[in-house]
Amino acid sequence: MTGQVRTVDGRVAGRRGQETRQKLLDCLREMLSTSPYRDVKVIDVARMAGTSPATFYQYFPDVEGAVLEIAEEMAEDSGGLKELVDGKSWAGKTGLATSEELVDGFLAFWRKNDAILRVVTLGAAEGDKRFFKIRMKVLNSVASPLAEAVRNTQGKTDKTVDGSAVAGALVTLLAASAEHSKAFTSWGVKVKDLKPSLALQVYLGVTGKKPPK
Amino acid sequence: MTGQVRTVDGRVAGRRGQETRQKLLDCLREMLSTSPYRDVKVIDVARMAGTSPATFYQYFPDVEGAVLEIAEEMAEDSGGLKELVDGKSWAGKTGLATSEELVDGFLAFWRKNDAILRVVTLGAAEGDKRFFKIRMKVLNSVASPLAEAVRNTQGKTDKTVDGSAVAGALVTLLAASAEHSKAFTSWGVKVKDLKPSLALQVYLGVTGKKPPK
DNA sequence: AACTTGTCCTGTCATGCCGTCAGCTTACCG
DNA sequence: CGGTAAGCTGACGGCATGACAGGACAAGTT
Repeated sequence: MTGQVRTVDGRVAGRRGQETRQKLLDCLREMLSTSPYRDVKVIDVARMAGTSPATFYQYFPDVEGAVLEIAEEMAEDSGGLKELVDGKSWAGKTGLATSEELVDGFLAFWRKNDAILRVVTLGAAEGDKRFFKIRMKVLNSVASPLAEAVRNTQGKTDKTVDGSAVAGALVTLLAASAEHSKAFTSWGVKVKDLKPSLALQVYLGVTGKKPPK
Repeated sequence: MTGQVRTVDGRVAGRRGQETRQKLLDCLREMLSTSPYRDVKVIDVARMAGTSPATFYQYFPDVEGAVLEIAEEMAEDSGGLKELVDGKSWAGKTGLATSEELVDGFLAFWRKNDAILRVVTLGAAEGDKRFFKIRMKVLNSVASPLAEAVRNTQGKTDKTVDGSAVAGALVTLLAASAEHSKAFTSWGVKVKDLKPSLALQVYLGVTGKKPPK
């Protein structure tokens, strides 16, 4: 699927080269989670990787290029989120459990990748198509099966409900909540209480009914 | 209320100085809406304002400092959002209208200030307390009265509903939807359809009931 | 072992932005 | 008209960027 890893000037990277490249990516990831995106400099990444800036530019056109690489890796990884929805039941108490697991899994994924997702979100908001596409891939891994679930659950009874719109809103809410969980804390809502609250929203959105007690 | 405007080295700015300062802020605002935050350089802002970089550093410690200034200005302006909720009725059809006006007003505010809000959102997500505070001020201008509305409407019938949590989730959803309206487009949801969908969510959240037909 | 080939890394350099300072110009006031 | 403070900029050291050529290295060939 993916072609050979290549340097900026067209050479094919060998074993050692790929190691260096990977080390640079790892260090960049680390930098992103410790300092503001705006302040991440090539020279710092190179220093941390024990190499020189020139080496960095052999493998990536610039910081943004390397970030895209990390982001694409993460987007691949997000495919696993599908399993949180696919083939799950939304009936009764099982449905509520499905909803809770979805919220849990999604928040965990976001927390695990929060640094890179922050940059992806910014890039998407700024109108960069490459970042936008990556963000959509992550969101769609949940939104697509969720829209399907909405259609299956409510589509027959209420034709006015747009599955895509509902699923989109829910996923948007989940992403924003994950990114800004601190805001909820400042509203006096503990992270522990946030999860069931979101799970309830998801259940309501998908089924259109109040959950069973 | 606000003390005199001062330069970085402590002088008080006079009429002419304030004009220059304002011009720099305006140009920075313009830059933010046309190029990625990461690429906004002091020298470009200065050039656009027809002045020199040294002048910029007379009025602001760095780009971030100037951005904070713009953001604070916008946060002041956000106080007007309160009127979208304060003293409004949530009963029956009037409630649905209130909800629609709220969504409309909020999205309009976000769209109007999208460039600066993008940066504020990033800063807040990165853990910068100053940006976080500004973001909370904007969100709270709607979230606070909305939480109050939830308590008034549902608090008596259902003690388990946490007004702050519901209002927080709704405002978070609105903010994220405004920031990423393009995502909805890509899900096949037109901006026109997005608004009523969000309005419905808000109505449901506040009243806990399905809207009247 | 000497040679060849292609990968990998870095020293170096021109360029450009950052952030500071001394010093010049302008405006205001008595 | 002289004093004072505001306002602005040229110039500079420092650092990041991005390109290149060339040296180090590994692996295979003769």
